[in-house]
Amino acid sequence: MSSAASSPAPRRTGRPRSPEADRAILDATRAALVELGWGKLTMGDVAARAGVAKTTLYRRWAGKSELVVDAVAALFDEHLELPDRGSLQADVEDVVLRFAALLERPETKTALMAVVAESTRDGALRDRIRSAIVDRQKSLVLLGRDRAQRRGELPREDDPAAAARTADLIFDVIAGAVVHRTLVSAEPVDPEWARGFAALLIGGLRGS
Amino acid sequence: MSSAASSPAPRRTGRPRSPEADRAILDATRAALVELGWGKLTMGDVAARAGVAKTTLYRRWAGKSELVVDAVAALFDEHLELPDRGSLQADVEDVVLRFAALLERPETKTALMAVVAESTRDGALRDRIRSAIVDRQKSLVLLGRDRAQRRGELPREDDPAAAARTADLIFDVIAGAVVHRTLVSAEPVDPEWARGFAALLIGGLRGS
Amino acid sequence: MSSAASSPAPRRTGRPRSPEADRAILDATRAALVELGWGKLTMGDVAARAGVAKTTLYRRWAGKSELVVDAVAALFDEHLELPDRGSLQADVEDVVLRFAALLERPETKTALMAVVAESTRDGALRDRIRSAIVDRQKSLVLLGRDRAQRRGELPREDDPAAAARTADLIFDVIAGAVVHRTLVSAEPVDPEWARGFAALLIGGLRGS
Amino acid sequence: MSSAASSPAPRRTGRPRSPEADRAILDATRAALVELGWGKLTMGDVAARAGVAKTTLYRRWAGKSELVVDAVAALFDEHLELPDRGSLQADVEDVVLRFAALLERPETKTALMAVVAESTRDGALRDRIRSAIVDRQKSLVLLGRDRAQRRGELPREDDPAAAARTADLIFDVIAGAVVHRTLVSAEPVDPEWARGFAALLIGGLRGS
DNA sequence: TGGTAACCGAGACGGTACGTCGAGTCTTATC
DNA sequence: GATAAGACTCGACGTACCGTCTCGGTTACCA
Repeated sequence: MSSAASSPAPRRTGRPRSPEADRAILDATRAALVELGWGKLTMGDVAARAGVAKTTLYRRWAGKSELVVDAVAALFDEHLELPDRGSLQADVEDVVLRFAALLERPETKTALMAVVAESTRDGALRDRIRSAIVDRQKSLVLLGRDRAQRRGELPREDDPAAAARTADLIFDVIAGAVVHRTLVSAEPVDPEWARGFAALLIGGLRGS
Repeated sequence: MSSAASSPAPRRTGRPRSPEADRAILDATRAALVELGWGKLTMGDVAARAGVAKTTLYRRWAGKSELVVDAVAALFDEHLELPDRGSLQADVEDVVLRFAALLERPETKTALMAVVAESTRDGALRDRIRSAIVDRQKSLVLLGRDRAQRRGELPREDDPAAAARTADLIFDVIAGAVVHRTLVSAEPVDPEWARGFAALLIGGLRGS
Repeated sequence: MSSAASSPAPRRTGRPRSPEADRAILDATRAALVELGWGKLTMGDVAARAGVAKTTLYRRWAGKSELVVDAVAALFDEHLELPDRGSLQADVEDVVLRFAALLERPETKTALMAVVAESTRDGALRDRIRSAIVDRQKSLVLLGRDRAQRRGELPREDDPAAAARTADLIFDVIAGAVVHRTLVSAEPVDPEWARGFAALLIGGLRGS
Repeated sequence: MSSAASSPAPRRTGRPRSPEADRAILDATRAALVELGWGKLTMGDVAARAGVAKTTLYRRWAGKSELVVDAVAALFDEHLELPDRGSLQADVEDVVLRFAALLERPETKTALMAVVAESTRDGALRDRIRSAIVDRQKSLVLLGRDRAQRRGELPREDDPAAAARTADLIFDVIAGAVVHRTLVSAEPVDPEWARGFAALLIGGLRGS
């Protein structure tokens, strides 16, 4: 998501910004993440890889965190969708495997926790992460819940506040479990694990 | 956890390392984490706060990550215990609130994700985190499971491999959900949320 | 002599180096030499005095020795000239007193021997000293000899190789005696000493 | 010359200092000078080469300069003598070549100018250099003068003050010229150069 | 013969400076 | 006004030595 996306005052005078530069910078950022990881990625190196001056880079992004969030967000844009697998169990397994596939990429593995860590001291960054990444994931969970309700696998919740609370809980459980398994326990999220996790979650949703 | 823990050959020649320095450094590290956060914490600043030369610090820890892991681990040592609350539901709520209380401290909030992010590129660091922090948390989860089995709230699993798999799953779910709620969603883990989460989890364990 | 002197390809792209920084650094170096002497002069201190970042300093000079040679050379540039005093004896006395006046300055006294000592292990540094300092002094000696030959006080030497050998010898004798008197014996080079030395030298030149 | 040479209160109690350590340290110092030069010689390295603790080294010498002066002085002790060559010209040539041979050794070449440079800011060091090195050289010059006077090659000077002034001048000229030729001009002092220099000097002494 | 005082090795200690690197800004000339 | 190039300030890095200190242990003299 380019930071200049919905600029309210679309500048008219002077040389326009090169859209190729935007693409080249984000590509270079992802490449640098793969090769170097978050810790050794530097703005100067990204600029050099993109064949762009540092000025050009700083004109678009305020710093490393913002740049990396946008670079990673593009991956989530591309890869997150949730085809209807026909059952809640299958849908949950699917979303878990999709989350995990993204988290196990070297670009995201090294970057996500780092920007989240930065965001504990930076509210603007937290908002950017939320709108660029987290909300996109969450919408998949909501979609899955709606489908399950339509199929009759889950009851409808009338109180919208309670419904939101439950959705938040489910999302934290799904996303949290996948992240923890992948990055902290450093174990693979394979179909077997996904099956066990989905069974646990759905059992809990039905039983409660 | 001192980096030189249980060295098999406790050197006896030369001036011994000052244990006061160890303590002062870890205290200073926690103080710096609170004031500055992970990103702005510097080795030089920690050394200055501890009234210690930088070399003294580097003689014991290879870098910021290792130092911070040990500094944070001390908190987990102190605060992680699990009194018997009489029921599985109460025990789960308790462990969730205890994890959350630790994660909501400013020292840990800013530090944990950062070192986990670093550890994605550094196996030794990952091992250190696991043995200093993660395993300590996990033992609480195992303790709770054993109690529940003794109470008859949970069935005993005969196959040890399956038992271990289930324990890992439960641990990733609990720890992951708390971490995600606290650091990504940035919402408080209050008794109400803990109740809802525990109900979901226990329902899943019974139903599956 | 600026380190970038007469660069054959004067780069034209990018921000040009600040000539004010050059001046400020050399001034600061001389001031630091006076206050601290060679031994306690540090690159960081010079940079701070000059109001310049350390990197700016290292971009221009490879180290303390190179910097100090250039800083001292500027003094030799300014102060070395040799007006015609009318006789060989007067010219020799004059050049001796001029050398001595430079060597007795606190900047040069502490610096010259130190860089010469360094140069025993560093050919590039030796060349830099030679071209920036020694050759400038030598030209004065050559000038005095030519004048004396024109006046008829000294015979002309036809063999150019022999002439060069003699000039080298005379230069080593003059410069060496002044340096040794000033820095090793630590005695002042006053007009009386200069008179005695000039008489000895000229007697030797005539007699041989 | 050990720094503890003529201690007025020769301590009687306690373990005496190891004389082997003294020797090993001075040998190690000279070896380090040859290999590393003054600039890269470190106290720790000398101690390690000598197989001695740093404490042992600092118990005997206050610092690098003092240590190196003593280490180099030992060479001057060993090698400076002046056999009677039968004529003033031959004696001067001989002393010049002897000085030069010492100065061209790698130990002294790198060390002498450096300690002289240090001594410009340190009177105690200057005195140590003078008594350990310079006076030893000077005595050779005085010896040569006395012989020449006994042979009738030079007139006797009745005024002792004037005699001292002349001796000082000659010494600065001889030592200075050799040092300058060797270390600044970086040209060899060979027999031919010595002959030319001696002729110049003696001519001056006779003519004046 | 047993103290004791100064020695010795090893190596940790508080410091200071090093030379490098990266961040983010600024200044050129060019497009 | 955007751009490439590169110099700029600033601050932290991790290392190397400095000279001091604190250990356990040794070695000569003196009581």
